[in-house]
Amino acid sequence: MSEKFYITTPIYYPSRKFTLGNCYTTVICDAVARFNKLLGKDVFFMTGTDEHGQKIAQAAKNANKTEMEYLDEIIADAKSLWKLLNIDYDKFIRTTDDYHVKSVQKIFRELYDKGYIYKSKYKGKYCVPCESFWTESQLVDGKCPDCHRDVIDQEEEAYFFKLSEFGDKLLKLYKDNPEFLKPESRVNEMITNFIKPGLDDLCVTRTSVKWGIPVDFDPKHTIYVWIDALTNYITGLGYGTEDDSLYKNYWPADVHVIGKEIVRFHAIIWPAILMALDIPLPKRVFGHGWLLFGGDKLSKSKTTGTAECVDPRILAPRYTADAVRYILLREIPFGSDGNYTTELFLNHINSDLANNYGNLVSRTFSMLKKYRNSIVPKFEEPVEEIDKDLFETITKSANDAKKYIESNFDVSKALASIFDIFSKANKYIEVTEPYRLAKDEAKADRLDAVLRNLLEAIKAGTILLSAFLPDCSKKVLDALHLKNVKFKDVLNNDLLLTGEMVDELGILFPRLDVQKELEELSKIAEGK
RNA sequence: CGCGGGGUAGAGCAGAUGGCAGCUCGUUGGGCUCAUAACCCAAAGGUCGCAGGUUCGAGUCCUGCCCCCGCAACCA
Repeated sequence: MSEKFYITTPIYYPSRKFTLGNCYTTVICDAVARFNKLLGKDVFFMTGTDEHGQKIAQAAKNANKTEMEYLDEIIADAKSLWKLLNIDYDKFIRTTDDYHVKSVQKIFRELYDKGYIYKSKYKGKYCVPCESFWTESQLVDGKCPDCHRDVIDQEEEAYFFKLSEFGDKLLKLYKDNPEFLKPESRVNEMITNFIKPGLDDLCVTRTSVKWGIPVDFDPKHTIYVWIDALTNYITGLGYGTEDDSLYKNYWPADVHVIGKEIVRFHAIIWPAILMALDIPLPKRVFGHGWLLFGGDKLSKSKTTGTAECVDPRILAPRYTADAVRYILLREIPFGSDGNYTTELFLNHINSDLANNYGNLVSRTFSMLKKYRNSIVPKFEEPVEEIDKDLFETITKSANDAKKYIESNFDVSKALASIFDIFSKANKYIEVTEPYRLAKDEAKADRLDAVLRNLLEAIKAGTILLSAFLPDCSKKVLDALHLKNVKFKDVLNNDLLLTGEMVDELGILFPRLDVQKELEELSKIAEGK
């Protein structure tokens, strides 16, 4: 029985087409999921969409479509985007799925029966013409943000969840499980901002919102975001349905990966709901930073909006999915925000993917072909200092990458560790000078050893890389005739078959003319 | 005094417990030739937001101030 690993993205709100920001969270999850598969775990990776609420109804209306017509289109686009980026999810949940709807009603009922949900009055700012409630913070100059007319104080009947009862339990949760919420600075934020001042009960239904799941025993009430959306993490596994085998197998989740803006919901409301249901809590919640766009630099070369320029649907086909994944995974430091610019993206493709990794593979394969007819030389235990040094780097990098992923989901540092192998291998060539060894028959054995060691470095780094950049790593592993490799194979130097020919391998990442590409992308952004 | 994060080389960032200011990219010079003008080596480049203070010695501790960015309870 292998160890289970259940990881989730948030369910995204499809009130518009997905952006590079959505891709960021999803790609992190995909890489962490793939890395855990590499470690031999039984992984379940779920993503999906939160499809109810006022904004969806409005967006559909604006597009002159029914809600489902509108949603199906966006979700089709989302799924093709995930395919484009090689997102290998096991389950895509939509909150409009009928099993979810039924489970949510069941969960609502259970909470009501247990006394955690009660009926009361919701007070808020109400815009009569728009038939919408707004929060104070949503108001623009004290007026309705949609139609800019005056709002009035209004009450409506609503159901409330007794969130106020869970303050102490949540404090205990954070105290007993320091790993529960990462980065830990968020824990203080939760405590000082929300729990210490005292939690209020949470309004979980609305009568003014129609596009949503009705309370089955009181259908004029629509179940509002919290109980509908957050529960996806268990309903997606079949909780509350006839077949809940996935739920039994995978829950509790090993980690919910989310953006920092929804930490509160996942660290306070969601655990409270689970406690009320008497269900185990997720092991970890990881609130990552944001991908920031922009700044002056981008707008200097472009006067128009930057939306098109950062559209993954354009970038991925043009520069490969791996390149897009790379910039997302590498550039945003753990726990804080990272800046994205197109220039940065292109520069990273050149310096890291083309020059460092791609060129290493290219020059190694080229020498192997030229000097040894592409035949893999035999492996010998390293004797020389420089050889030992290379293998030490490989071992350290592999262990570091594992450590970074497992302790903090730090994909950025994990990738950096992996690239240490490639840097070291490039230096190794410089020091051992295989092209010089090739000119001296007497040094044939040494040349064999050097080439084999380089192949080992490439093999090791590429196996690790396969969790992050699945396409290019597959090309390289295929050329080496390696299949179904696991983390433990990284340090196995008997995996490559001595005497076998490796396949030809083209250029993995062509070097880009950054200026030219920036201009081209500007044209694409400005043109329709 | 609402809470929190941040201001360190041209850019993006590291710098627990105070002790000669580092990394990546870019720039400049040199080397190599297996390779995608790639690779390797070296150099230049910083009043570490501002002003005080503690100390033999402070990005690193204390005080005050300035600037940027999130959150601020039913918006996802």
